[in-house]
Amino acid sequence: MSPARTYVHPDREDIALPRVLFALSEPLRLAMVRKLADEGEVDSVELGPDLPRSTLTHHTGLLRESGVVFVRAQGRKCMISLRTEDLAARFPGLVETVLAGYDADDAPAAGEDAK
Amino acid sequence: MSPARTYVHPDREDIALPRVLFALSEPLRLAMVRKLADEGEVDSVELGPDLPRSTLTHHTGLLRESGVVFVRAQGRKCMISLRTEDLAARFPGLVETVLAGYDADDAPAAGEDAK
DNA sequence: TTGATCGTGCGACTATTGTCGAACTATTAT
DNA sequence: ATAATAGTTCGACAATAGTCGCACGATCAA
Repeated sequence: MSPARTYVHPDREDIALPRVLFALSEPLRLAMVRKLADEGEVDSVELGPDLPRSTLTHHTGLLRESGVVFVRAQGRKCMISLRTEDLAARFPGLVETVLAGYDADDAPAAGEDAK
Repeated sequence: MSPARTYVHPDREDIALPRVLFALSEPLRLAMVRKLADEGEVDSVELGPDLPRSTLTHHTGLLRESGVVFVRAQGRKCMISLRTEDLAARFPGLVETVLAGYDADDAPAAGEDAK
């Protein structure tokens, strides 16, 4: 058999806060993480159906290298999942808090000035 | 009298999550926010005593424009404070969670492999 | 008023980032 | 084997970010 595609991931202890925050500071990537938190492991293409493949690879690679997601090859596709446990161990509550803020960001806070 | 220095700050509702995360993703700025959380309002120079002034202005300006800090002129100095209430209203727990992770990041978790 | 001090704005430079097409490799189906 | 498909890598490009010297305006002390 041929060497299947492999992916390098940082160890849990090596996940660094600034890099994680940077990864989450990009609207596209933040939306990806939102989807991953909602749906668990998904096919990479679901994270950006309209994006050029090379752009998608770029963002998933950045999320992987910063320790936010885990990537595994599945046939010719690749599956992406949040490193929920590692992130919770290292920065408890961070992802939850950020995603809560993400919702607040474009959810007009029902009954405030909602249209 | 002359027009005292004024600073533009985004309204609370206009504070955007990605910008906040980006502001916090820079180690220097993260350290600044850490100090602000600990000490309240401080003289800007305390946030980076060794930095060139123009570099310091750059970072405080970015923190201000992203809605993380409030800046006011005090004589010829300028005082910086965290916009704690605004941030808590918009992204509850975010700053606390991030700073908790910041501590975990360079505090070797006493008794682990601490030298 | 004069001079010292502090922050700001500008400009230059370098490094990083995001976007994307094109060529390449791996995997699957026929 | 051959063709089709999915992801990766590379290179180019524009945009953005970080650093810092320098000149300028504001502020305060004498």
